[in-house]
Amino acid sequence: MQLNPAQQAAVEHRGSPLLVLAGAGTGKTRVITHRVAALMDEGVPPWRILAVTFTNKAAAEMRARMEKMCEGKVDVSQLWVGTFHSISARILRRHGESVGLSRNFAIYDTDDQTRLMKRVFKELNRDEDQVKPRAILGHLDQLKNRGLTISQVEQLGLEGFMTRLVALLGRRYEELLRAADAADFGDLLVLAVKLLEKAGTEQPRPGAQLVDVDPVIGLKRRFLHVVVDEYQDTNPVQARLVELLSGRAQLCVVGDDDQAIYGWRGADVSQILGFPDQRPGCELIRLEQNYRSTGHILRCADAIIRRNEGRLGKTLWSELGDGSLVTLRACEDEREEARFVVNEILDALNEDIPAEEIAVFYRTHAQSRVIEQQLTDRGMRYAIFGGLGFFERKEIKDTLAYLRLLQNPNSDLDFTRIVNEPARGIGDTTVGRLTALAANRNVSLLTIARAPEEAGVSGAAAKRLHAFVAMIDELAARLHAGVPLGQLATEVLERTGYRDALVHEGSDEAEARVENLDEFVGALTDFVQEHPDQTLADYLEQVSLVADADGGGRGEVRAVRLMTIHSAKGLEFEKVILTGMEEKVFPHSRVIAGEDAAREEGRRLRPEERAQIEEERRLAYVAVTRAKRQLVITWAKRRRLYNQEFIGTPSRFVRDLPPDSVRGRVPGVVRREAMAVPQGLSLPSAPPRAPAPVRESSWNSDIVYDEGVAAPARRGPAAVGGDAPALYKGMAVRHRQYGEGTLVGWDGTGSNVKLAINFPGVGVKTILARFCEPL
DNA sequence: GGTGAACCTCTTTTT
DNA sequence: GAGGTTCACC
Repeated sequence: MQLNPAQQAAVEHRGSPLLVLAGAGTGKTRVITHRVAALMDEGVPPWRILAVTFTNKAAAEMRARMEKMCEGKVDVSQLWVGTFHSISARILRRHGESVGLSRNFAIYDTDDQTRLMKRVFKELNRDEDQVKPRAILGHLDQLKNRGLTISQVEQLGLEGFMTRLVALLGRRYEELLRAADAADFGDLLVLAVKLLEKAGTEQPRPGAQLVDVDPVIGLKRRFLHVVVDEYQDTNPVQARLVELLSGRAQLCVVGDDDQAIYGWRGADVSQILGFPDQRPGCELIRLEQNYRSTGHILRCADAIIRRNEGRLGKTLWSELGDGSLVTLRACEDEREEARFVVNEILDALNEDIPAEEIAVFYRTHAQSRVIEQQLTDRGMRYAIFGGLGFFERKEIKDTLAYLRLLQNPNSDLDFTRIVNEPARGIGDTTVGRLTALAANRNVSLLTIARAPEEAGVSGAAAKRLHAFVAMIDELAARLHAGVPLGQLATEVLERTGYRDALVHEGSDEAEARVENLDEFVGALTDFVQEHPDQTLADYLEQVSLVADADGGGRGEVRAVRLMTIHSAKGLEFEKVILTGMEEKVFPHSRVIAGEDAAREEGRRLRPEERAQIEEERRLAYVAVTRAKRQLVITWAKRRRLYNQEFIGTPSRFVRDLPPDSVRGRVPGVVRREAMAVPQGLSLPSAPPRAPAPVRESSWNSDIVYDEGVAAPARRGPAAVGGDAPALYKGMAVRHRQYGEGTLVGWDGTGSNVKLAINFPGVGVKTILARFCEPL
């Protein structure tokens, strides 16, 4: 296929910065690969080209495509292709000494971070009930995303409980990280930036030779071309990193403001919006011809995204024709939804759509369970993207912790993780004593464990510790003797008794874990074979940066894909089934809460609240534009989620769909949001009925549906007449004695429903529903 | 002092 | 439904 004129221009532009605004499905990846290939054709050495992607998956795909394109002509392995994090890690591995990291530093994932922060809480005597360790880490990460250090925040003099707490705990957390020779995800970016910024600031000594020049300076001058994908999702540090690495380079960024979905992670859309203005001579090229989706799908996408304000604006068009209508389906509950999803999958398979071209999307991981269950029941294979990956399983993390500890004796976190795993009689009290002395002397736990008596550990516990240390030393000696990694892992699992402990447990679960361990050893062996020159540190890095386990080729290739919409970014499928399209599921309740609060307080939305809702809308846009030929959208009138029953109203995004492009009636105006209903409240499976007239004095008058879509909550407490009360917080209610009040909650079932009502001047009263009437 | 069983809470999205 | 925490028992 030929490139279209806009794509061609983006491939060929040289000389000044370039922004490619690429709508969904407009051939963005093609442009990037062609551009890089063209550069190499022109004689730019591959090692002087840097391509940054957002996910490892995208990086791998790009590399693969490039290899295919340049077969034999150029050594593609010389290209720098990777995510921001992997590129930073690579730089720090080589030059990280000056920012306090050795060659073998560890990368801590979210789980490691939490464990470390919990330790800080304990050490500084902080109560986890007031502020959660994760919350502190969240704030800390936001700082890092913006490129701020704790000292800078303190200098800003931002007073406030949270700021002070973050500073206090964060500082100690960082100290412990450095002491353990480790970096978290945020550090990778921040430290790489710090390293690059520092380089070249010191005046060269008189008479310095070329060999004395800081190699990091070379890195800043190295690249002649830098291409950044998904630029709309970069945060300020990432943008800074790009800046620093393209000192000499021509910079080309590619992205789509309508697909910015990582604001919550510190990404800043204004960076792509403002890109041309900040760079003189910057060229802007729009890609608007969509090659992916058929007309009805595109129209649905446009109907959703056009309601956002503050976008650069693009109109996608396609030559693929209208295609089939988008299916919209109202389901009774999440189980029926799951059954429907499976039937849709079967239909697609019968139409000879390959399984891996069928995807099921949901807003949150929690929604996947019901669908997985249904797929399993019907004997269908599926592959989950994201979520708890292979490398996040306990047994794998434990094994990795052993390996990391062998590699890096300072890694206290790994020490505490496995010192009593499997149980070997070294409990909390003992570890507590070690930790106290270790903190006091500022040495590692393993060091203290060598002489536990000094920490006040005696008798049996001390003996066990000696044995443990001896075992670790032995294994570490094996590592340094150059035993192949697969072999080393096997020895670790044998020698530590980890494997035996699982085997003896005998449960199905334990058996599965043993299988996972075998698989892990196998993967490690494969890795060594494929990359004979790489070390354990290299392997560990790869593992910690690859979030999902799809790269392992572990069988599930020909399977239906299940994933959150976030992980669907950048992918495309013949058939997409978008589930859970209800208010409070999608858009997520956390976001709607802002709207509710604003309504209650009678004020307009704050900018950040509005921004969150617009981000959800962009997420919906991303979901819809993943579909090539078939799109199915489902919502459930009832849903059990988080062990709670919800009544569902169709998502606003569903209501925005153009009726002419949809099979199945698009729900009409819904003026009240979905709400949680206490378990046990009987909910209807009544056939669709004509909607109740608006503002009729009946409990559900606030929900109006078009004919053809069943209204939820038709039946309810018998006492209130034929029609059911659709209860919602904030609802106006009258009581004979207390007068008018607002509903704040309810409890009970049937005719025993009790309402909690707030009466002005009286306070909250609990009253049986039948003594109240809706207003 | 350590271990296991019963109870409790908390649920967005990812490198 | 999973993870953590508390408690009672070895």
